[in-house]
Amino acid sequence: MAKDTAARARILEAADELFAERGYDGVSARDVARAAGVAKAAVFYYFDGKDGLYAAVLDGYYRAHGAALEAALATAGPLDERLHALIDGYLDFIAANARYARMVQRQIAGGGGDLEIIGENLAVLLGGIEQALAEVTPADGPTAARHFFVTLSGAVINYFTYAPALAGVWPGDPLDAEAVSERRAHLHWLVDALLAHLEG
Amino acid sequence: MAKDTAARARILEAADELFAERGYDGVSARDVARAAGVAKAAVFYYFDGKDGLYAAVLDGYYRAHGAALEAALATAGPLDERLHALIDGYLDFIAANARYARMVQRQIAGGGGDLEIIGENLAVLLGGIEQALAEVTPADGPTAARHFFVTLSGAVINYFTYAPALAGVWPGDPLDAEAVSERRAHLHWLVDALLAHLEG
DNA sequence: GCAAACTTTGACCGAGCGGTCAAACCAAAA
DNA sequence: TTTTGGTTTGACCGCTCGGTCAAAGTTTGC
Repeated sequence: MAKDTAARARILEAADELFAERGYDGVSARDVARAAGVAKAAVFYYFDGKDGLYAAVLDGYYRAHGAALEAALATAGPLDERLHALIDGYLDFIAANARYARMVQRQIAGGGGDLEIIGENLAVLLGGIEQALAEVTPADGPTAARHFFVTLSGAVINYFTYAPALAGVWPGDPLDAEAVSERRAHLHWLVDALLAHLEG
Repeated sequence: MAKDTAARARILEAADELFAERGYDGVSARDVARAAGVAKAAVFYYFDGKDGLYAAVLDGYYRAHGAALEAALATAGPLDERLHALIDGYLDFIAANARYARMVQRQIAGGGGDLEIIGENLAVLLGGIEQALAEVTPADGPTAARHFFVTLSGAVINYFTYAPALAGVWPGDPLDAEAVSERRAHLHWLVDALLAHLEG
């Protein structure tokens, strides 16, 4: 069972692209095999069925996301800079992995069984924000850190998931570098506004 | 073609519940027929195939959402109150139509063709916020109204779509009345923080 | 050079899918 | 009573799905 042939990698890459584009149900094992240039049976040889293949793709993203987050959390400095770094880490990761936002959002909205792995992932992010905000927010109530977590992560990821639907009303392409940079500025402004109001 | 028999309504209700729970691909015409207590052919007699049925369910929600939004936009008074009313309208609507958040989020993340109807819907919401914020935000840049639209609507809807995944780390059920009320307070606090920073 | 282990394949399977259709059903008009 | 028009149904069609399997091809160790 030497599972690291080039074929396996090609299958995984093809599955990544197709699943991100059309979703779990929109892709058949035949589609993946065709895109990867192998026979359909090879998909089942290297992965534990279509489910296993999908899980492998998701796992790759969650791993990468976790690493990006860890790097962002390692930042030192004053609170606002640490929060900016956290936001930037998330934003850059999603911008660099355009498929990720759609995949994870679909996964969350889908509610399909695999909620635990998502829960773990969210828990890490939440832990990061809670740790960063501990000095300025109460443990409970409307300004508890967990509310800021939902608000801020939504502010980051929704920009990317809404982008295709916003194409008509947004000036220019919401996903080009300039627009993303403007979004980053908005998020930094947002963090500053929240911190100011927390202290005031 | 008297299309308003009770059978039609039962089919639509069953489809609503099933689609919200399992998504478009997770539901077959047979499932809907069984749940509605009719023969499968009746589904095709009353609706234009599975696509038409799904579109009819979505359309009902978008109509209801539009009405709720219009009511909220009719509020008069100072800016902060109008924004609170806008937030409350969205929040109450989603809380009262628990299935809606998941459906629309799935629809947006799915990217399946029907982006136009979503785009229209978002455009109305965006118009509402732009109109409300026109006096305090510039036409462009990181504090343009459209950025607040993405941020605020994400802050509202993501709370509900994340809820199932957050069950483990959230104290209590994020969807019970008390928790939703706390979320409402957070959103009002958020609006106040943004307005304060915009003026400061 | 040969055999053992790994890899790749095309043919095949049962099941479920969306959709169609002609026939049966049933109320009300004639 | 008969006819008529909307309603409801079960049987059926072609197709694609996820998954399996034995055989053929290919590498590797001796």
